[in-house]
Amino acid sequence: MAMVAQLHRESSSGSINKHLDSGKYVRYTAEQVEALERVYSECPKPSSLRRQQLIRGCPILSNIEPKQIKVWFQNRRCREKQRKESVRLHSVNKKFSAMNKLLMEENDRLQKQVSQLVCENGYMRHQLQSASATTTDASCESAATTPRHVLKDTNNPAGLLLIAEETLADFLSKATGTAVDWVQMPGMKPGPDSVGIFAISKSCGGVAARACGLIAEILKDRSSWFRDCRSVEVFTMFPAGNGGTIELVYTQTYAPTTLAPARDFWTLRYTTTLENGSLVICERSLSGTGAGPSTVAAPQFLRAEMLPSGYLIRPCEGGGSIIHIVDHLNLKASSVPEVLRPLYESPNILAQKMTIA
DNA sequence: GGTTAGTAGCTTCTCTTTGG
DNA sequence: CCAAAGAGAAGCTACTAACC
Repeated sequence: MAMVAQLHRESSSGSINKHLDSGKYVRYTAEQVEALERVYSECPKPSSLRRQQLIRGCPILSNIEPKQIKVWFQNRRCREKQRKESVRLHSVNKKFSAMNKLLMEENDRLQKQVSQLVCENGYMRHQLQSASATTTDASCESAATTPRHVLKDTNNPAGLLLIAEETLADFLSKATGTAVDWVQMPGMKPGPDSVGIFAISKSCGGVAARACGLIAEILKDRSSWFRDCRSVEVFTMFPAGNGGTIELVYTQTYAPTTLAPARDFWTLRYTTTLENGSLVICERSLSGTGAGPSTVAAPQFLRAEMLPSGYLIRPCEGGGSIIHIVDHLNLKASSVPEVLRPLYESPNILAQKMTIA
């Protein structure tokens, strides 16, 4: 091996390799490689004739066997192919690395978001638990002195719970034990998603459970509950001349998290009652946010002001339930199912708002 | 169909370089 | 100094195309 290395050093210094036969392994000199590279750059696949011409025409290659020349070109093509593949893979690798970096960043961002939401959730649970305990104690000690409207603060989970409990108790006291078919409200579109649909469960045995579940669901999923809340105020109203009325309605939605007013719009609403008792409501939305009279700040939207009798709960196809909240819509008590008359006879009547839990 | 030359792909062997 | 890795020359096998 030492001898071969010495031979290589000799040939590297410029002398012609005269000892091909004395060692199996040889290294071609820089000059030889340069000559071969020149030919390769012009023709990577020289014919047998071209290779023979190369040996004859280039003295520094004359001591190399034709077979060796052939092998050199063969290996040279193989090396180039490997280098190109290596470059290609390197490029692909760079692209994937960049993509991976982006995905890692996105993952990191989402992880932080999850952590924040978990933290918020824990905080709200804690608030809810502590507020419930406070409410329970307070209701025993100071129910006579604390006004109900203070306890029923919708911004307070305890107040929300109180509203839900009252709603449930009131609803069950009126609905339990009565079996009626699902009834569609006159003048309203059918279907579980239609605002204003008025119905009550036929299978009363499960009403309590479903109602309890729904209220729990509302309390649990407070943000989505609030997201669907909106304040509706009749800004002005005048008679339409045929017994109906035209109202200018101001609607304001609320940001689920902050409960700050998020979006407002104006609507013209025409309402009339036909002779057969059907209620006709036509609405026309005015152009977007800020249209209509100079925008006025809506009064704070307090669901606590809605009386318990204003809630109606029913299960929804495919799971969940629908809750209807009472609004001011007076109908003749005789035109509604008997089970619901107590609700209708209340000054606070029927469904303008719903949410699905 | 058999022979020959050439090629691709893979492996082996040897030398050189590099890092501890 | 030495082991490991890299680079290059050569060997081997399978396959294809041209030729007789």
